[in-house]
Amino acid sequence: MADLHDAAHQDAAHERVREVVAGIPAGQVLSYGQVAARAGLRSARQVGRILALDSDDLPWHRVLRADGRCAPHLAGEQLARLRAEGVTVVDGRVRR
DNA sequence: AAAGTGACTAGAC
DNA sequence: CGTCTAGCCACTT
Repeated sequence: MADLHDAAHQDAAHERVREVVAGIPAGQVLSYGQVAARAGLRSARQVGRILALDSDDLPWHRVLRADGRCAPHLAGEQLARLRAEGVTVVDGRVRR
């Protein structure tokens, strides 16, 4: 039965990242690298990739770059959502 | 198999 | 502050 689930379930890493992102409280943000560390991954790029594929039910807007900036193509939506949660955004950058 | 790509990061200047 | 470089890793061409 393992082989059937294997493809559908993707990787354990994938699932851990989902858990970590789902656990970020409203009004708080984490960098891709922080999520990676919490999920036991080696590279921040993997987090971005996973979110790009499967962010549908997650608060993906709480994950941004290490410098407090968000990914270029997401900036508009992401910043709007963060501001709606009470996050301080100054000149397109999140204040922690 | 080799090169290109991207929701990244840290360091150098 | 800013830009550039190199390192990173899974995926695509």
